[in-house]
Amino acid sequence: MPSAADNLFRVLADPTRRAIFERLTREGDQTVHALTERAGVSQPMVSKHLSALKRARLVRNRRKGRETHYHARPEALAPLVDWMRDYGRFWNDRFDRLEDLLKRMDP
Amino acid sequence: MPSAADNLFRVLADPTRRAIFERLTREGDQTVHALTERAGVSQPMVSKHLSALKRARLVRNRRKGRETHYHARPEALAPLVDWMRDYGRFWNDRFDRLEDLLKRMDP
DNA sequence: ACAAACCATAACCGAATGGTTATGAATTTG
DNA sequence: CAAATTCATAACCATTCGGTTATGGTTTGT
Repeated sequence: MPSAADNLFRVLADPTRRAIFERLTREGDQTVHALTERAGVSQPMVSKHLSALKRARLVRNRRKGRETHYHARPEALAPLVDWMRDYGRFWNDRFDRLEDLLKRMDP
Repeated sequence: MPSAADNLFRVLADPTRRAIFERLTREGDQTVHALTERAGVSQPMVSKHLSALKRARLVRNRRKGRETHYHARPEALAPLVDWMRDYGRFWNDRFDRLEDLLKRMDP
């Protein structure tokens, strides 16, 4: 029973792949071509990384003619946020206070 | 220039290794022997995983006679928390509201 | 129609990585 | 002292994984 966080940690572990996701998150929709220009790796490798991100639901694509546009789906990070809450709360007072506040204002 | 989150993502990507960290976080101090009993892998492998966690500052150890006690250092997760804030805020209203509240009450 | 652009897939390669067993060092215990 | 316990390290193996080049399928442009 692989936890939901498993795939996310694994997929985001690679710097190149994570950089692609970060860029899609910050800059929005991008074609494979545009991503390749600044990825530092070949176009096939960019496609592979995008496939991995797609399997983890971290990105989505729509084809537009001959080009494929990818965009980030940061909601897919939810399991990681949960994990951070579970294991971050053991030390971070800020986290604790946030959790309390959250419960009080959003029951 | 590898980001601070790089090592953490990489180290936590392996399920066995992450499980060890989770257990140390939830259950506190543990010897290698105790960890091995429920790790599902051999004792040398547990030691290796602990070494990796130690390099990432996620655990610390103190020797007590012939046994080595390890304990979690969840503060080392801080760079991951920051990363989640940077890329989680793009979707999670709860996160945004919490961040705002935090700033207002903790200037 | 033809050439060029965009992308995905296949085939392949070397390095990194998770796993094992074997061994040795240090400490307790009988 | 001898035997057993605890742990780390070494040597080794199989697999995974990030990377490449080569290729082919669509779609656009001339």
